[in-house]
Amino acid sequence: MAISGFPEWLPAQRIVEQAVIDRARRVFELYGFTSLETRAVEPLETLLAKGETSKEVYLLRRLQADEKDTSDSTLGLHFDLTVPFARYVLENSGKLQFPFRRYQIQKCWRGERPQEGRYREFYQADIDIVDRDTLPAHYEAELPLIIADVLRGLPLPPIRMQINNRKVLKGFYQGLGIVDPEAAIRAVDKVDKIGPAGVAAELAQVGVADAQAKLCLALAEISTPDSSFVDEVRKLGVSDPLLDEGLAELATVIDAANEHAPGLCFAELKIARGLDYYTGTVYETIMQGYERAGSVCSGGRYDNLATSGNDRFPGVGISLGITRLLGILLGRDALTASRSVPTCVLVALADEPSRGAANRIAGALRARGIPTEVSPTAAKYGKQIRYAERRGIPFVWFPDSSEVKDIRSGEQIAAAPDAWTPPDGDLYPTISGSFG
RNA sequence: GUGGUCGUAGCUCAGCUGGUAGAGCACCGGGUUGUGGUCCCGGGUGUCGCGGGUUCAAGUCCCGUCGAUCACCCCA
Repeated sequence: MAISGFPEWLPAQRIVEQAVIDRARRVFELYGFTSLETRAVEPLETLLAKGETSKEVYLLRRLQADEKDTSDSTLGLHFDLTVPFARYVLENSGKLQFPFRRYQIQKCWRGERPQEGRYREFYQADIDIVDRDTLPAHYEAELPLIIADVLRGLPLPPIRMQINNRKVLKGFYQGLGIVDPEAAIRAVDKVDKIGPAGVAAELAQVGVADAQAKLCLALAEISTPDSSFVDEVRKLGVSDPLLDEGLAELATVIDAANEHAPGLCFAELKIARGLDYYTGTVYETIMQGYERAGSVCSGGRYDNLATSGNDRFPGVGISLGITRLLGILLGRDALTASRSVPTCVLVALADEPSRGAANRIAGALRARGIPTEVSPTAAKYGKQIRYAERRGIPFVWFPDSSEVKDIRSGEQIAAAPDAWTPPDGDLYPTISGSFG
């Protein structure tokens, strides 16, 4: 019985998931990020500390706990990896070296209503860089490139990273004299869904005058592949120190991104991000052709998340929504694995007494890193081949004749267990994508 | 969490105004004491999501519930 929002994949789908996780891990480490795992639970107050009151946090409670026992009710499952990480940094700040680069690939939980690409239990692959006191801006340009590297190695639709800076929005709104910039940001963020007229209506509700709303929408419409957005913003005639700061930061990020990965990043001044701990750069990533499914990778800069007394650890992070990505693509058969098992070779069995010999062959292959299993029964060879075919196992080994057959092509050749090697692409399952 | 749509075999679906379930593909067995995919023959493999109600009778109507999905909310 399925439980809403808690997805369970089939074997072939899990192979795709693992391939994505492996790719993320490999690339993260290639960029020098160290792996970390934090506990699944945090004190509720930690989870809610940064104004995350709207988060549907799952609480942890013992079955035997009586009504009055509130000792465990203060624990909740984490809804992202950034908040636990910030806590971890504070707790271990004396033992960590800064700037600290870590990646974390773990499940997160949110008690929201599930939909395609939205789950209650899901994987996030998160990278963050934190430093003590101050954090250089170049990290904000580095992160999108790392994510792009991860995604480039996977058979995915073309991606588009949309970048903005909260200071641009906040400064612009301040400069306009808008009373509640946060509410205005939330309204403008919906422009793709409800259109300019809808946003104007929402802005009116939070006390934004028509003339101001017009400018807000004009700002939201700005979208450039380079730093030319700066001039476009200036033309709107709003001035504010925070706005200037934001524009400069965003231009730096976009220029750096263009230098290393042209065509990937766009300055998209309408995006805002919901999580309110972001203070500067914010990222959002869409897959072209799947825009409706939302962002599969987002994050941003936070300056106040890890702070305690005089200790400040500003950071920037970005998080790949693995489960969302898979939910979208697996659900449409746009991502498939070449086989549903890791097995590369099935050793056929002529009769039960020769199982020992078959096991030795399998052992010799495994010793050289070739995933191998021995046929479950000494059924007719046709059936044993079919066993392999159903699972996508590419090779069947016949001990009698000491031959190995590629059952896709039908080619069968003499082979020795301590010498034969499959082609590189066949050793492990591979994943491939198909999308319009 | 609020509201809408949907839920029949492994998959895609049919089943009219209620009369105890069907097709294609897939799958299984045989033709072929032994190397599959073609072909031929044979097989329906099902708690019609689940629970209750109305009725002589429910896949079909009503209520609830679970699940999927969409919108809101929020977001990976």
